[in-house]
Amino acid sequence: MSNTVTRFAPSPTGHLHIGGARTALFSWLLARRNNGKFVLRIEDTDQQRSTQEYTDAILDSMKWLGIDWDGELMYQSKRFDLYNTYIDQLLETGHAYWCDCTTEQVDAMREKAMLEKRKPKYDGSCREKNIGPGENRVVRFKAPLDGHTSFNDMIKGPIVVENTEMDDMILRRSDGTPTYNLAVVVDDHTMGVTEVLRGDDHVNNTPRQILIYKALGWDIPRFGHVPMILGPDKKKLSKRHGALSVMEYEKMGYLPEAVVNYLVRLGWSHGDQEIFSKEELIEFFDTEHLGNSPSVFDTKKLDWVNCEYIKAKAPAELIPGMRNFLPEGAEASDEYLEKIIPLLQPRATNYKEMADMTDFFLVSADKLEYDEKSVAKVFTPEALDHLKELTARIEADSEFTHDSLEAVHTGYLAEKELKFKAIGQPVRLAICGKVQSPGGLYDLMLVMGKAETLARMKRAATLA
RNA sequence: GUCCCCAUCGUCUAGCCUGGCCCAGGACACCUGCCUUUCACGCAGGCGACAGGGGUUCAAAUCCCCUUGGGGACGCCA
Repeated sequence: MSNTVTRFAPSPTGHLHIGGARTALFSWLLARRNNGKFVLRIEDTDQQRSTQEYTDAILDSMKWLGIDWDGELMYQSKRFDLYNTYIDQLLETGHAYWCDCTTEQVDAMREKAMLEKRKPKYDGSCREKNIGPGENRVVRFKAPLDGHTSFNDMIKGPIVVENTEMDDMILRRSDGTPTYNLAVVVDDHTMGVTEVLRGDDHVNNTPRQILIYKALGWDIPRFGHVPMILGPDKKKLSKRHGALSVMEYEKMGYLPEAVVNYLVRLGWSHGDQEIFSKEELIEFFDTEHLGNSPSVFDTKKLDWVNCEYIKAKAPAELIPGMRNFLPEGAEASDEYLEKIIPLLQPRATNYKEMADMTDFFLVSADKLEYDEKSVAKVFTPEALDHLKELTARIEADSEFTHDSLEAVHTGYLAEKELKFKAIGQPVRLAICGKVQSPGGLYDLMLVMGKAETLARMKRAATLA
């Protein structure tokens, strides 16, 4: 076990979205790759917006993706005492001060700054007031007024920010609760986090947090900021672009491995390789090959990756996933599904499609629905004659194998001097109820079995 | 507005750090053909990019500068 410790720190104010899932994946991979620890922390200091339901949903999504974490799940809401200890320490060492400015006053300062074409900041008017605690007062960090703060981003390289760009951020709200920046620093330090991998939207927070680390006299971890995921219009991915949460992809019938593969490959590369097993991901992952520009989420490619996984799986492995999408009360034994699935694998994009393509297999001959238009068009008198004759010959075929069925059909065709076209559609329609279905004719028959095949063909003959 | 970040095919990307092997490679998508009993799979091929402009250099996708474009952040949210 190395000393690498990474973390993922979602705030339970919504479902786990694909952007968050990807950063979680990167952090997890970095830890696993280095034989280190990956810890999970729930950032619920905003007690108004955080809910246990979302925490549970996030955890479910993590588990679905196969991202496991080490040690106890941590809740920031249970550590307020700890945060307050350090805020007090900052107060005592002169790195923080009490402030009684009202929200209105601060807003006015910001507006004024904007008008003067400066960055909107708190102007530090309470810095030297030396007021103590009191009703409606907050604790602010006393940021340095000169110099600069820099760090070497694992993804973006060196980043330097002038200290004058940062204002005196609030550490403790007037209701006594700690704010994000303070809590994050205390947590990452006390949890022994060595590399912080997080979303790009936190780059601006990093110098502020570094300032807190320094004020507390703590070692500073390495930081890496993962670029955003964009929608097709190159805007930050949002609900109007469609599915956002990991859960939705589960509901659409994607395989978790495929989602993981696609997400990791979005923004990270290992030469030309596209498909990675979990083991390969862990073996190859590195921060050097994380891209530093935002990437557009491409559903088409996700679909392709998902197809690759479906094709690569043993049929039996797909049964449980597919069952979730089978209609209520559908009767299908594992044995039957295992025979059907190979026909679906080269054709289906996801579990849902697999289930949809299976419909005609799961009803008995007398309940099979026939597509009316196709019946009218395909079941001509000649076609029905062929069907009846074929039915008799199949019935007489004691072998009922792919080869024997082929012999039956081609033999009949040769006798009558017909092309396959003459029987292709009629037979398919007879046994599937539609002219388009997955699988070759003989494969279809073999999957259904002789009795069912004959029953369907006989019923079809009575239709027109 | 201010600050930070980013910029290779439509999209994901390799290459960039350690210039020449790159008139730029792979994948998705798209198009064409082959295979074929539907639909697919598969196979073969095609289309298609170094944002623009200056430098540095014998040589630049690779290094430097500017412009343009895009994104993010500026909260008693995280």
